[in-house]
Amino acid sequence: MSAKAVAGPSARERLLAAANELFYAEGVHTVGIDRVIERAGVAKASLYNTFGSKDELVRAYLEQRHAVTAARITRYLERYADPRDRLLGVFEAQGELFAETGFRGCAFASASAESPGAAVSRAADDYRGWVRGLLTSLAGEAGAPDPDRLGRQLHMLYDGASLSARMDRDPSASAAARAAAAALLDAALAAR
Amino acid sequence: MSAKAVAGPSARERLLAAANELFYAEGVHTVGIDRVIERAGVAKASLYNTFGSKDELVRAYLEQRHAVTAARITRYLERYADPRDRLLGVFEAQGELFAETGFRGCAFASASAESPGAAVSRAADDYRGWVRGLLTSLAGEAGAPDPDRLGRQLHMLYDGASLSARMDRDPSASAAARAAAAALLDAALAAR
DNA sequence: CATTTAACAGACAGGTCAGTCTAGAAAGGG
DNA sequence: CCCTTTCTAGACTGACCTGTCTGTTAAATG
Repeated sequence: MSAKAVAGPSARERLLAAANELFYAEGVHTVGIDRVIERAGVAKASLYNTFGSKDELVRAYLEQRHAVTAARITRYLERYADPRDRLLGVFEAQGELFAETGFRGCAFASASAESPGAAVSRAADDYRGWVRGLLTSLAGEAGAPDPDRLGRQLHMLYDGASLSARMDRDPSASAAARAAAAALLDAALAAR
Repeated sequence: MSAKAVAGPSARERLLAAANELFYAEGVHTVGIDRVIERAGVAKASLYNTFGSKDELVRAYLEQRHAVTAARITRYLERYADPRDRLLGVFEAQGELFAETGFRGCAFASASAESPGAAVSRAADDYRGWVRGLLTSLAGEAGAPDPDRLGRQLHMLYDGASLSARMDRDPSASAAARAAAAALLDAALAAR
């Protein structure tokens, strides 16, 4: 046990890394268990001892993705102090994600379209709740009179930009979304 | 041949109807050929004589969906003459779709997440091009100084509303998107 | 050194899928 | 009355999938 910590990544970590690469690149339904364990260099029995089922592995993959994405956006926003900059910074952080090689859209939207089970739905709801909460609180800090309303609209822009980046193969969608977000914020502030 | 016209829907029509119901409700990857022919009341050989492969059936399903959706939105917009009303009417028409029982999000976004093949991509590109063109031309007619830019932003709202209606199970997303679209249009007109 | 634990490789079962093929039924035309 | 065409029913192949099970190996512990 203690040796595992110094002997490199554990089986669980290798499985999650392999699942992340394969599931995100090719889809949770397309990629079979055999490909995951082959890339992880792990026996099939180890996967089932660790996660119990493919559904649970998918859930763990999405949860990890949620944590990594949230940490990344939070970290990006640290560079700004002004509430308005922080709100618009969400779309800049999105642009960084879009520009990465291997970007394939929102993992939660894709996974829920591929295999709409309870496990995936719960993970997706968690992620979407976090994004919505972030945008709503930023809208409030920026002075919007109805933060829930603006947060919801910004969330739509956020999702729409992600979809456009994937389906139109256009990473600059985040810049257009950022401009639209600025216009929506200004309109909300003017109506105050 | 002539008898078929009076003897009810053809095998092709029944297959397309069954494909539309099953593929949209459960996903193109989840639903197998056997379920489609069973619902259509058609032999498997007839399907392969008519469409050649499942991929081609999926393509035909998406093309039909494109035509039906486009006709429906176009028809909805006929009630308005004012360019601004027509632009916002797109989101009202979307709201009608969201409110239907069995609404499950954008068929093209789901299909392309499920099976990202060339046939699906082409059908999705066609559909997205149509939506983008509609919103852009309506933005121009409404007086926006940069119709391409506004059309693109409205397209993101359109996609984001559809995603929210599906994943958040919230049909009222179209109303929020309509309000955001109005704000974006007003901002564009004010900057003129 | 002995024992226990965990990971390994891989065969296997049970099911589903796309697509092909055979054979029979129905129906219109000469 | 036969013939051609088209449809139907369904068996079948080969591939792939998830999940289980059987051994084997390696390492850590007492």
